[in-house]
Amino acid sequence: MLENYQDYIEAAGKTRSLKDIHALCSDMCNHYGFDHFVYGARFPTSLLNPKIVFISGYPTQWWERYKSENYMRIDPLVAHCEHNITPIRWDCIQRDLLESPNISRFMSEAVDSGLRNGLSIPVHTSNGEFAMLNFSTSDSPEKSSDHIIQGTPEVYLLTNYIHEAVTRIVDALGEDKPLVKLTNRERECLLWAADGKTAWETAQILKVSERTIVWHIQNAQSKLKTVSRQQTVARAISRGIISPQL
Amino acid sequence: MLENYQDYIEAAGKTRSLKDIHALCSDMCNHYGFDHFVYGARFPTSLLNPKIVFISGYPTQWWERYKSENYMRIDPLVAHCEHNITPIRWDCIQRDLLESPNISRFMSEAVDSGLRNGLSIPVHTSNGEFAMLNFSTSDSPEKSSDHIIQGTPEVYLLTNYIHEAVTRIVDALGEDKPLVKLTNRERECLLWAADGKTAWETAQILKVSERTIVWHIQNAQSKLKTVSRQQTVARAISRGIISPQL
DNA sequence: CATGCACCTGTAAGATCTTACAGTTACGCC
DNA sequence: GGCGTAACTGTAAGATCTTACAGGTGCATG
Repeated sequence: MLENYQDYIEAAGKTRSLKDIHALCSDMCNHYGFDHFVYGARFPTSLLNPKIVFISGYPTQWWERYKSENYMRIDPLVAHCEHNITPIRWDCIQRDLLESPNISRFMSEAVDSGLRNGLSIPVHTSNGEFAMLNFSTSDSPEKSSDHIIQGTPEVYLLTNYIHEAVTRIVDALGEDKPLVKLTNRERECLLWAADGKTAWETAQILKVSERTIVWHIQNAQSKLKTVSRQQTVARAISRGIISPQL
Repeated sequence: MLENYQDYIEAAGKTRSLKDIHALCSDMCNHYGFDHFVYGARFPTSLLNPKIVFISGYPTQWWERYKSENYMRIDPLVAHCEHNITPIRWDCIQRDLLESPNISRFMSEAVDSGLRNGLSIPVHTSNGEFAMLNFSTSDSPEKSSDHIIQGTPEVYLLTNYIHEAVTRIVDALGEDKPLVKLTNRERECLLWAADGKTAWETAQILKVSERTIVWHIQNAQSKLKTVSRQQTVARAISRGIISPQL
């Protein structure tokens, strides 16, 4: 077991496979006094079919049930993490959410599987990736809260390093498909298009012919494998290829 | 000065103005052994004219110079934070960056203004907001590094709570312009459009007439105050109104 | 100096989007 | 029952995008 949080950061930098990540999370789990963990990430390869990666250190039975029942869609922790940047301790979930029969059933099933309390940590990146890391304990909230509170800052920071490592590994794995690289002009044209300019207007702005604008956008389109300008703009934004100007 | 990180979280939740945030950051600055701070946030109201908010606790002279020279565009800390999720200690900046004459001039000017070392922390949210919080010290890297390392986890966590508070405050201030709310159908149509479907194709998918799809997207367009479908899709994505499906 | 790359330009037919016109149905709420 | 809202539908002219054709310039790199 590693000593302090810097050791974990260093270890995260050295991971080379998702298996390494699993081992690292298990280690963290022990170090910070949790029983189980599960990590999930969503990469915005496309809006409708994003790439999903899970690394589970949950009890197999519960995790299988979670997946097969699609509990992701009702899990209040997922809902929190999807729209927030702050961590959430499980015993802090809004009471009103628990009044929904679906959700309270889900939560009591989790308790039955030995997940009584825990900590969920969201990650959001500049290029639209979303990830969350959950740590759970079988201790009661009364018994575990203080302990969780104490470890939260380090666990929160480390979660971000872990996601960074996962991104690096996933990118390396998927190097069969070369990563898309747009030229300056292509990005520039897309930026204006995303701002509502027609090809003719963008041509005036950049002082070139309309045909050239069309040509650049088409190149971007074929690089991004999209079929319309709308999808091209959408994909460029959701992958962080074009983003707000400073 | 507050005692521990939870007090700061609680205090962040109680802030009601940017002035409160300034006071809170100043307090944190002392508590974690820094001299100055500056916070900046970019809200994706539009790609080309995003809303920018600064809260400066930097020496006035340096901050004025920073703004008037547009140092934001060359600041390697900004560059790091824009594309990363992990904090960065100033003495850890890549050597090769410092070989650029612009950047090394910038860094030495900062040192002359009493900013010798520091910590920069990025924030990225699910709806495309970007923020960063810098803390600086006039101590040399040798003298300050250990101290910074020790405080990083808490400062990192608190930065996210501070950004959350700023968002809340900014939203409340700008309540003159009502927030945009799309209907389910409108989001659904935009999602398919962003996935490259034409109005006719989306009509087949949703089993309604093509005219209805056009109508929904037009409504979304007028709500978002956009002038083309490309811009509508762009704005919906960059504001997080439509996002990848779980 | 050949090769690749970024950048640039023109024409034209057909598909798609944009905007204008003018409506109907269903539902919840006061 | 009146009111607001979401959802739905049709036609048509003109603007814009998409795709196909066929080309030229300048610069860096090996």
